[in-house]
Amino acid sequence: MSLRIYNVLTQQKETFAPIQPPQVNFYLCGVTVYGRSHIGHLRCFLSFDAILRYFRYRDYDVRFVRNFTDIDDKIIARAAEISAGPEGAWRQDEAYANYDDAMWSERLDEDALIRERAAGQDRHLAEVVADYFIDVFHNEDFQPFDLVAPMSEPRVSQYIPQIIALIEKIMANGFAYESAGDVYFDVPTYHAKTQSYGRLSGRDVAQMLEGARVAPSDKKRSGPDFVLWKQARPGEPSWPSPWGDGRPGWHIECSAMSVEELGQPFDIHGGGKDLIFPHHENEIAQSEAAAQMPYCHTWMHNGFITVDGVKMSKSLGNFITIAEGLKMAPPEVWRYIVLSTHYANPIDFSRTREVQGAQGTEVVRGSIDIAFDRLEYFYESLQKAAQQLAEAAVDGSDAAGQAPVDDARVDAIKAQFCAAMDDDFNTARAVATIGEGMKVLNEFCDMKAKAAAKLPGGASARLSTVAKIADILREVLGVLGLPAGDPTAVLEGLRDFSVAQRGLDRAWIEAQIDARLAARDARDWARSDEIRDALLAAGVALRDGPKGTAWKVLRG
RNA sequence: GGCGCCGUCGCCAAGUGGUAAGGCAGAGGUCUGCAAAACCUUUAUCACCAGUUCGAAUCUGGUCGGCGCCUCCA
Repeated sequence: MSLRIYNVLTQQKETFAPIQPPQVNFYLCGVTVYGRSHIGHLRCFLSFDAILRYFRYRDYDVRFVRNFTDIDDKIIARAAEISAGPEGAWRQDEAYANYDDAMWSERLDEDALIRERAAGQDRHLAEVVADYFIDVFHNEDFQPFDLVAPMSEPRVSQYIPQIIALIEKIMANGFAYESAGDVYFDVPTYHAKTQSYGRLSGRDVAQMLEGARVAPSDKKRSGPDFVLWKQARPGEPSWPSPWGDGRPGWHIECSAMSVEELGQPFDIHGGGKDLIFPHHENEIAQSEAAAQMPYCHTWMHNGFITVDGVKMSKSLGNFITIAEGLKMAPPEVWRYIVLSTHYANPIDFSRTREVQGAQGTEVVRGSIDIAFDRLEYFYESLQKAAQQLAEAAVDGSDAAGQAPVDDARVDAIKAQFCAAMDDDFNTARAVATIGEGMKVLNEFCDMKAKAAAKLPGGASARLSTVAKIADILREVLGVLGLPAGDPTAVLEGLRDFSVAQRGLDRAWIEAQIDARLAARDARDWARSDEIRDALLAAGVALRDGPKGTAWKVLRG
């Protein structure tokens, strides 16, 4: 089976062929560090995380680079706002129209922390802002998610010499011009020579030129031209260059960092759909104009998270930060939600849509509850298998050496998982495959002794089959980045989360269960049911098993 | 206005030419002192219209509805 990937550049699925197998050079656009990340960023990184893990699983040598954009207008703007302080006029800005008290409080606390950190440092406040949010990215927002670590995480501020060299090269090739301290990429000239501008985003340069109106005061020669180097304005961070003090334009940094880290051309470039134009289109133009060779073979773009069908954005105030998201659900639940949809499709959280028959319930919660249930199902199944295997080893009827039952469904698990992932990383199908596998696992776990005795190989073949299925399932879960270790630990984690969320007390729950067990021993069914109903009312469901009583917190 | 995407069972979501994966919810059953666990069975012709084809949810044209990018954006 070969791996097929939808390439945005060619608008079709292509069989993936690395430039230098088994190496896969992969560049993912990271974040601009001017604020907290939201679940849209999370979606992007979790989607690509599963993709990277699958490459590794297929024995590719993945060289993964994810950058930080730490020089940018928004960072500078944020620094200016922090300097102006809480009383500044910036608070009347339209962008903050949707801020409520909680958001303001959080925002101003953050500003205070940054101001504190900046004190005594002889650096531009914008640099401190960037540093601060890089720390938050690593140590808070994404720390709980167990993302595959990049080989490197280049920052624009550390690549100024390479950026300047790249711009010089583009100018030397005649595709950029200086204009009053700025340097612009010359789109019409470039396109006239290469016919390649607009290939990624499906844009037509002639039309762009027609529609463009270049104001006389504009430093640009034509509308589609974009800035490679911006002249410094007073009070902004800047670096010396052949064109005077200034800073890089928005797109050039990714061109410089990706090629510096991965070489040109490299295999795959990823990012959000909103980056296709102009960011990625311009990256291609710059890099190819400089090196006169292809920039990147395959372009992959993830879909958005939308709320009520509309893209989350700061200006609409409809975004959910990762910090908020983690109050709603633990990391593996978010990962499950992300994996349940193909990476290129949108994930919609509508607040108004009907959910499970209950009008007005938020789908955010509905999605979380379903993901919770499925994860519990997965890990309860694995836990059951692990317990059976552990007990068998203890009582000496170990199945070691016994061949697992030859069941086509068992072999199908991994094959179907790989087929799904091979088909443009279809994690939704891959997750469905895992669900099917869990079904087969449960079937063998719950098999009656009489039925097990009839298996080819006898009763001990049942256990060896359980072991085999569980191994396969843990393996494929790990490929998606879902927990592959001790299932009990996962379940405890999920339960602790729910207990805390419901404001319950573990000790009380356990005491109730003990009391009920005593009643059951006395065959006092009425008392037993009374306790069970009381727990149920509190949101705790019980499940009696041969080894005692298990409990779980109900969702919703 | 330009470019592009989407519309699949009550809800979520796969499926890009061969006759609709999976999950949730619903119904029935096995098991169980009871139990919302587990397992089994069961529930759609794919927004609409017209074409291409032996055959289309899948291709073409059109209609309606939703969205994205074109300014910063994962």
